[in-house]
Amino acid sequence: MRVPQHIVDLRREELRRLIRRDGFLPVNEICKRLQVSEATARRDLAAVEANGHITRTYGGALADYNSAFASHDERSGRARPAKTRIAEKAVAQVPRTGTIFLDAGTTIQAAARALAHRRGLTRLVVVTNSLAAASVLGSTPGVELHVVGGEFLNRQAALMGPRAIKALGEWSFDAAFLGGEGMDAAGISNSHASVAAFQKSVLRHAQRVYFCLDASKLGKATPHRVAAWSQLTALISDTPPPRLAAHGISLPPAKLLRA
Amino acid sequence: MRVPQHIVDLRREELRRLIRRDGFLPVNEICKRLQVSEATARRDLAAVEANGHITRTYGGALADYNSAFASHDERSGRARPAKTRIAEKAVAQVPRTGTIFLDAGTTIQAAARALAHRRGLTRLVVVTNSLAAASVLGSTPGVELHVVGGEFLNRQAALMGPRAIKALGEWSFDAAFLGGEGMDAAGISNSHASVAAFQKSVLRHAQRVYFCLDASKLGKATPHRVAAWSQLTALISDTPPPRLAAHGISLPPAKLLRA
DNA sequence: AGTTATATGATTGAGGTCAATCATATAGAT
DNA sequence: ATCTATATGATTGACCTCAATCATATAACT
Repeated sequence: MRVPQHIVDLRREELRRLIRRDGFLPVNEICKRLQVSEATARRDLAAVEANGHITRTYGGALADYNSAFASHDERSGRARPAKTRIAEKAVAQVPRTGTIFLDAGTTIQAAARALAHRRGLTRLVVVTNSLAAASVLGSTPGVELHVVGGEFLNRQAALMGPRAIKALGEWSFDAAFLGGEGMDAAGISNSHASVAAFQKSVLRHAQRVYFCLDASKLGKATPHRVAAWSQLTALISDTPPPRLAAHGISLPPAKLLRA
Repeated sequence: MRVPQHIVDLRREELRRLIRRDGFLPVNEICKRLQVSEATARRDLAAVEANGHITRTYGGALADYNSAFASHDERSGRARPAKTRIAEKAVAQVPRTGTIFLDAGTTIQAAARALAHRRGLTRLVVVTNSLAAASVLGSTPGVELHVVGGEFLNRQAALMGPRAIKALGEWSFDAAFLGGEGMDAAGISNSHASVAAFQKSVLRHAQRVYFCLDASKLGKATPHRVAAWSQLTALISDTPPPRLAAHGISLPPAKLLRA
């Protein structure tokens, strides 16, 4: 018995939202909530997982944003994705002590996860506007965690806005680690105005600035400029210099940390 | 082959920490991380779950703090615990529009969960210092969510400290919903000085003040005073008036919302 | 109106998870 | 030194989850 495609899409969107809200849902609960059979629930889960945002577990599904647990690829022992390699490279730049800033975004969340696994931290102060990064680092020994307040933006799972920018004014960072949505000859950019405004503010308070972007962001010129290349201490990326050069990005070797 | 009891305890503490940090761990991953058999991992999970802080799922375990999913008792369809009833009573006091504050703590987290399920909210502004409450409410339609920044305190999973108190200064709340660790004839108290300081500050910015405490907090006089009974709009509790009276707490009917 | 595509629920067998049970080795108690 | 308690890993059978397959009904297409 076929159901209209737009009804299927709405149901799957509702599924994604339920998992996102509740953190974890078992399959039988999904059947109840969506009034579908187990077989349909499983197919819907497969479809939603393929689009990202949830992780399948045995018997249910987990909200990605609420979980630091490794993705399916990572669990399967496949080659670590670019984000994980970039994250590890970023964490290698983190001082054992001092004050750092962590941005929102999935690459920085991977960095938070890597940092949480690190041994030997001694009184590292971490400041973030990402709830996901905060969740991961909240119980890490040697880390004193601060969150800048602000308005919660759902899509980024981060705190932004004028209050967040104002809160930054109280800080000075030894190093800041940020993400972006695009990089081209002009520099780093983002698609959301208040994200870009916030990131620009972070740059003003940081001694060293690292941007972490994978190859998928290359050549994208999203509308809001965040940083020119001269403003970065280094770009941490999986993209080789020739490909960067093809997009007009020419960085001295010390300014590109290859992951 | 028996292992010293203190080694068992350390292993279980490590298990709790791993789950808390990663959000979700499957049993086979626990076996790898702790170097134990599946049978031991399952026994350890049972023990840690019994102490609270994690929720068993099929094939693994979930960090409670990262999950809004119902507890085992709730999933089992048993009588809803006091916390859930108190949470629902608290949510009934929430206006459809306006600005409210939500505290940290498990009862308020239950209220956040209940609020997330509510229909018909229209531009309710929610301000919180709890990462757990923020996670739950982040994608609720009709809710504009703000987090007050501050230093993250792990045990409470909340943001506290002078920066948090300062951030509160920018707000005025129609209603505030808070928890406590003790209630006696003198009022509401807490065991942690910075939590109490923060809560007192919240009271100064709120029109109506609701405290949500279950019977287990009755008679406990934890060291830091938060509020006298006169400062409350109402106490939301499962405790009947005679038991409150036995501890010197005498509230007019309008000041006690029984759950 | 007729044809094709596909979403659905039911069924099935394979595979995974689970707690109980047991033998063993060692911690803990005497 | 001896005895008791219990944590451990292996095993087992029950139970649960899973994807594939199929028949059906309807959406989508012509």
